[in-house]
Amino acid sequence: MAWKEQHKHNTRQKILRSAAKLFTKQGFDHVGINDVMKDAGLTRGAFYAHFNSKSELYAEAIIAAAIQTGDKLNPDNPEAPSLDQLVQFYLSMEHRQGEHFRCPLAFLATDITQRDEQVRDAYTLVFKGFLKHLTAHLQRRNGDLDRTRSMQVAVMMIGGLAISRAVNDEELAKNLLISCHQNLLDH
Amino acid sequence: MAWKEQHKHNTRQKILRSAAKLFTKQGFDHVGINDVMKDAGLTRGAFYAHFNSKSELYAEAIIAAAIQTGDKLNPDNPEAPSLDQLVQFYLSMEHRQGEHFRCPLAFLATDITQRDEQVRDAYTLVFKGFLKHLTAHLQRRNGDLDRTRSMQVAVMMIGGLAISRAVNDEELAKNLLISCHQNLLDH
DNA sequence: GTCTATAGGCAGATAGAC
DNA sequence: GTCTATCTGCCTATAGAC
Repeated sequence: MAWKEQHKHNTRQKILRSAAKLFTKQGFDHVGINDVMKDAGLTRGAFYAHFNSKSELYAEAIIAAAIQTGDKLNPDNPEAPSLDQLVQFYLSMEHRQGEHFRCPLAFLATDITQRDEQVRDAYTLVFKGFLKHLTAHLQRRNGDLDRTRSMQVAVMMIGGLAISRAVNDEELAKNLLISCHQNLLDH
Repeated sequence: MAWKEQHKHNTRQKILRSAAKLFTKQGFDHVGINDVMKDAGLTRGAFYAHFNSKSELYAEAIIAAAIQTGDKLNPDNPEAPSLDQLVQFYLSMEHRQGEHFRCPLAFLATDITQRDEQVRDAYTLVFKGFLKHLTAHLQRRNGDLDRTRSMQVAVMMIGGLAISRAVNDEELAKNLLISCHQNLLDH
């Protein structure tokens, strides 16, 4: 019966991939369970064989979205880009558009504040991982300074992208991303 | 018939105040027209005598929320606090809690990306006003440098507050706000 | 585990009385 | 302008056949 469990696991992963994609694109309230299941090639009824609620799915999807791209941040990964390369992509108009990649920390920042404990826990976990990776990239001063600096860098990246996505003015959005990038280069 | 128009104007303003309060607190999707009208002391049916749609109300409410506190940012206002005082409150745990004051730029940042043109236009307008006020507060270098710096300051304030609100860890939230504040003091 | 069907509720917008 | 009543559509979650 091992193949059956494998099949269930695969289906579950497929649902999570669809959920991560749709939630980061449209936010929690504009995505129905129907949408997620349809994207995964299934129907509504099958959903509750894998998850207990839409909220539980959201919490797991945030982690899944982070994992899909977490390796890019991990400095232990030999293929990981440098911090400069990472920032360059993170604060790009391509990332703002969000066609191929959407960091859940920036795309869902204020969406999270309206959700229940388990969802906020998942977001917090991902953010702490982000900070840890940034600190490892810095590691040049003492621990406290690195921690403070990594928080400032995180805010400049996540906040800069989030606000550039909110404004309805391409030129302003571009200048915002450039200004944030410049701030990080200056240090 | 002037008093009638006055009455309609007053009612409209009351609806806008309630909308600004509820939308910044709970976001667009979790606030019904019923909730807004009840808070304003009216019933659903009366809503469409004042606004054409919920979305139109949202756009105007964002402006209203900004105006309610915009004077604090205006350097021409003799009662306006200094930039340091402004930052100190903006990046405070009290603002994060949002009991008395909620800056729509931070509280609704990613909420906006899911809305229609008129809502995003309103947000963009408010953000540009914020930048303008910050630039006036700085005005010490040449124009381009001030503009770049004001964008960085705006991202550090708005982004820092938004992320501190998203994380489910009071200690981390506090450290985030302090780190952002520190960054602004260092310049 | 996955399907179809449906329960049960909520929300935006409209109609018509006053 | 404001009210009550209602149309219409959408959603999460569950029940039961296969």
